[in-house]
Amino acid sequence: MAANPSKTSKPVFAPVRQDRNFEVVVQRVRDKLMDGELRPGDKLPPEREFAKQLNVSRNVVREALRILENAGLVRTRKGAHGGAFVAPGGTAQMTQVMGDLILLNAISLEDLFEARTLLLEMVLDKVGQLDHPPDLEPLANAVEETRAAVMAGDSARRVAAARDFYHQIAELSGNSALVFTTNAQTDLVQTFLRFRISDMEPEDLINSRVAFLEMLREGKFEDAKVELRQHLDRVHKSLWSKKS
Amino acid sequence: MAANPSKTSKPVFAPVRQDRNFEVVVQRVRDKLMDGELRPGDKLPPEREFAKQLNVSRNVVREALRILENAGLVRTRKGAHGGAFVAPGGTAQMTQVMGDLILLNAISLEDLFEARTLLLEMVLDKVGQLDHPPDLEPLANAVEETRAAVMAGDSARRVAAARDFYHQIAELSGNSALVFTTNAQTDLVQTFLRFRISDMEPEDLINSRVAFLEMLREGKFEDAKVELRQHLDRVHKSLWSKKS
DNA sequence: GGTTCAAGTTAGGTCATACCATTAGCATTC
DNA sequence: GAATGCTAATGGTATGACCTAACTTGAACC
Repeated sequence: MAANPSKTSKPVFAPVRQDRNFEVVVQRVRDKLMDGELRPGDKLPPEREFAKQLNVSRNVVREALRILENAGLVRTRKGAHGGAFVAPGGTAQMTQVMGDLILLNAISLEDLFEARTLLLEMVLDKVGQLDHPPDLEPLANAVEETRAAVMAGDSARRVAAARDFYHQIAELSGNSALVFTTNAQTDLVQTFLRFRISDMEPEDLINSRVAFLEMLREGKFEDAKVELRQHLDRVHKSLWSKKS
Repeated sequence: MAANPSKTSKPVFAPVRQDRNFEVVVQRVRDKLMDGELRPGDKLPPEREFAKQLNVSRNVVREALRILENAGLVRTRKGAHGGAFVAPGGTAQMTQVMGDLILLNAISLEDLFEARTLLLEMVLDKVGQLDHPPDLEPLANAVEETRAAVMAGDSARRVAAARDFYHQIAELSGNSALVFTTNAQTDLVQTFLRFRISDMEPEDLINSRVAFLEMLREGKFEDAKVELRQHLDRVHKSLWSKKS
């Protein structure tokens, strides 16, 4: 294996280097993020200068930037005042990761749908246990937006409103981890449903939304859960007939 | 918006190109995955040949591979018969994404801990509603492993056993989406707790595990939930004293 | 004949350099 | 003074060379 005169001796010297250079660069940036030395909005050095500082080639810096960019940690802009900037966190990455797991058949669509329903129901449970009544204003706005989108016959707007609707439900939990997770799930479901949107009668949709909201207003969280589950089951089922 | 030679004409020509080349390459691979033309285990062409096929430079191919690799879709090996292979899905990416969201202060540790507790409780709720009793064998094995690790004084082994314990709880749900999510959460919590592992008396740990398991065996899911929550609260709290 | 070792081959990893493309700001021009 | 064009900064792409790790092969040796 290595310099190894005696038969059974193990390598005395650790490998000089095992990580690839761009991985080291990525880790350096992550470290600065963890130390708080880099914060969202901050700018990394230009690629050429960064390469000089780190004593690596520009290629290495760029491959590291691709990783950081794909991880959602930085975003890059071209041109004069361009560069790589530390990004605020978003849902995109989690959506992509879960989507990739579906691509790789590590997660089935059924499980995704079920998990989403369960999480949203869980949020309602949690909201029902709060001592103070939740602020339903954003949710009401989302319902109004849905109604407006339906009236306007604008399906893209309707999808966006639906996304906001479920987002606002998650927000009721006050837990950002749950918000990110459910948002990612909603994005994925909408992606898979994009091809057969208007399977549901617009009237049924609005009725469901309004009824759900009213139940929340009256504190009938169990009823709301049932209404939500029935609606989600219908939505999810609409994909089933088409699939396979 | 089309051919419009009048005075106020808007751009008649669509942009030649907007996506960066490596993004196109990434999308090509993703497409082949979605079509099922590429499956886990398959090998992509060597970088040089791939570049020729796509008529781009090797740099572009490499940056695309970095993205795919970071996304967990491929893994690369050096040497003869090396290359980029389509990877099976794993937990690592989701863990990284959630960790990055914490790095960026988009998610607080408190929310992560709470979400984890809620998800695990939800799993128990779901298990309690099954018509057939769950298979508790893997869970029992994890508890045994924890006991063995504690007896051996091997804290690394103990951490691994704890990970498996929570993993097996999630498995009881039979939902892979929940399994991936909770696994990622567990990995993160363990990362943040790594520095202060033995805050809990080993005996208390074992007792909690055994009691929990016994409650499940007897079908007392509500009691099990309480036991689990109390345990998790203790664990999470142990990080609190140190933090900030 | 089988073991060992060394050269060859493959393919990823790195470097260096040149040039293209885009953006912002400044200068020029009418 | 507003449209136009130049310039510098900075990311994006293309080449080509060389290094390094891992597998293959075959020859030398026991």
